[in-house]
Amino acid sequence: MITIDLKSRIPIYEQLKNNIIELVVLDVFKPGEKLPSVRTLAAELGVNPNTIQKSYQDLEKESIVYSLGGRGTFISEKDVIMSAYRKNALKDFLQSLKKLIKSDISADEVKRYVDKTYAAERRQDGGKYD
Amino acid sequence: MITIDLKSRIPIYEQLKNNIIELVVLDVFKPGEKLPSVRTLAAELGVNPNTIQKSYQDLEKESIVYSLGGRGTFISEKDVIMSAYRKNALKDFLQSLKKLIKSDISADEVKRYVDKTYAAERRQDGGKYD
Amino acid sequence: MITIDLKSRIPIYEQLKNNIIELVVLDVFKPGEKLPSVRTLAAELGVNPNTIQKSYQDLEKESIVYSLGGRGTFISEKDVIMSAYRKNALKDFLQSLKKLIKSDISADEVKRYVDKTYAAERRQDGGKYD
Amino acid sequence: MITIDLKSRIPIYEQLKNNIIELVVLDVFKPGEKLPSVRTLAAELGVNPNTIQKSYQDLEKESIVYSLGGRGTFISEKDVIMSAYRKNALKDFLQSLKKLIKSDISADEVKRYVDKTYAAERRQDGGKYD
DNA sequence: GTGGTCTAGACCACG
DNA sequence: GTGGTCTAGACCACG
Repeated sequence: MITIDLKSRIPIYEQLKNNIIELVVLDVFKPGEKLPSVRTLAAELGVNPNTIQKSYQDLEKESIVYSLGGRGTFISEKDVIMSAYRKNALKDFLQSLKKLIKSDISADEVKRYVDKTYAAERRQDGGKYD
Repeated sequence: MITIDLKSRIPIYEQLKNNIIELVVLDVFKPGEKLPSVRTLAAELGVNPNTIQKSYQDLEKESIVYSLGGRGTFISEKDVIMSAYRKNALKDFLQSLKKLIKSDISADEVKRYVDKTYAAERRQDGGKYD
Repeated sequence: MITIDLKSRIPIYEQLKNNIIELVVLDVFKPGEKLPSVRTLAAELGVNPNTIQKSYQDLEKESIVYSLGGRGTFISEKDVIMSAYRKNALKDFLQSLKKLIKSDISADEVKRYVDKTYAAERRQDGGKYD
Repeated sequence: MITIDLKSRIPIYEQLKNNIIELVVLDVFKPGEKLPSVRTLAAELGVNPNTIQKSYQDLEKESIVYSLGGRGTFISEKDVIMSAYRKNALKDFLQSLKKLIKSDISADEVKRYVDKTYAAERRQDGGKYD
């Protein structure tokens, strides 16, 4: 379910964070659900437990998860997560859009890219439920 | 003209690179124009000449500028720069768009954001020629 | 394994780059293999770590190696390296051949040089497996 | 007749040297012929007289030209120049050929490149005498 | 321990 | 004066 790319330039702990957030957004992880323990996940992914720990701590600081001493780490309410996720995606989206505009691309061309991407993502989603 | 933020987590040499590329895209730096010398810019920005050197050499490897030892560093042809810039912006744009789509935003809402951003950028451009 | 000539007019970091590429071409370094760490190699060769760093970063930009911060620097897939290497060797070959042709050497004589060099290189290879 | 590329990474004084040697090899400059004076050539090419001076001095050291105090600089005997030129081209040729062989290219393929280059150079030569 | 960034400062070739 | 290379040495994030 959770996978990481050891060869990526993105730090493992950050891949892990993004991965977990994405799984909540896609309704794979449900609010209140218990995450695998630090040790379990570390063994499963073959990474240092400290790395998992750092991810969980970061996620807790961002209110994506909450930990109950001794009982584990759990997914928070979805609306909190969704709004954080969307806010972040939107920030990146607008920033890259502004750069794109500076390169003299037309609004129509940008919208064509939007349509094409929606079509492609829809196709992929369909595949998932075959 | 060129400014850097010493407190940013983005390395100085990368800020510098982005800064210079943007100034070319915005036609502030013209092809063939000489950039400030490594030492001059280092003194101006209060950073080490090696840091400027690294920026210039990186930009040269990316064909954004060309350096002539003993003569200076100069802006390359604009089409090379523009296509590299747009390719990069487009990659970021599509990546953030995909994340946005996962958060169940509608294509129409995305397009409204596109229109709003175009309007805002146009306003800014208009300001430049007042 | 890796050696440099401090007296050469070829910069140390470039000697190092050529050295590493050659060792991959000759199958001494295998894809995925970890290179010596920046500090280790610096100590071994008696040069500054920054010089090794520059080599490794250059090689990474050319997709010869990939560096994972905190983990090390590793050899990339061989096909990428081979094609870059051959493309470069071929460019030099054709350039020197054109100069040779200007000196009125005959195609037959050039081909004799080719045969002689192949024979000599084969002998050297044979020697390796004695 | 003599041209230089200010944008090239090759130092101007070296371009100049290669240029003059090539013109002798191609029989454009004849042995005993007087080269343009340092000042004249500097004015013509728009470069610093020191740069021309350095080229001429280097060429004299390599016995490509000889200078008669106060009267000018003259082309040496052609056989000296030819053998130096060919020796140099041959060294580069063999070196790049060895690299090419390491990339597992076949002797036949190398010879095909030789034939193709001869054909192309002959075509160019033909054009010159139209 | 590993690579990545940066400062301070030296010396070089080229023009 | 200009870019290019290099040493010495510091501090950082990541694992």
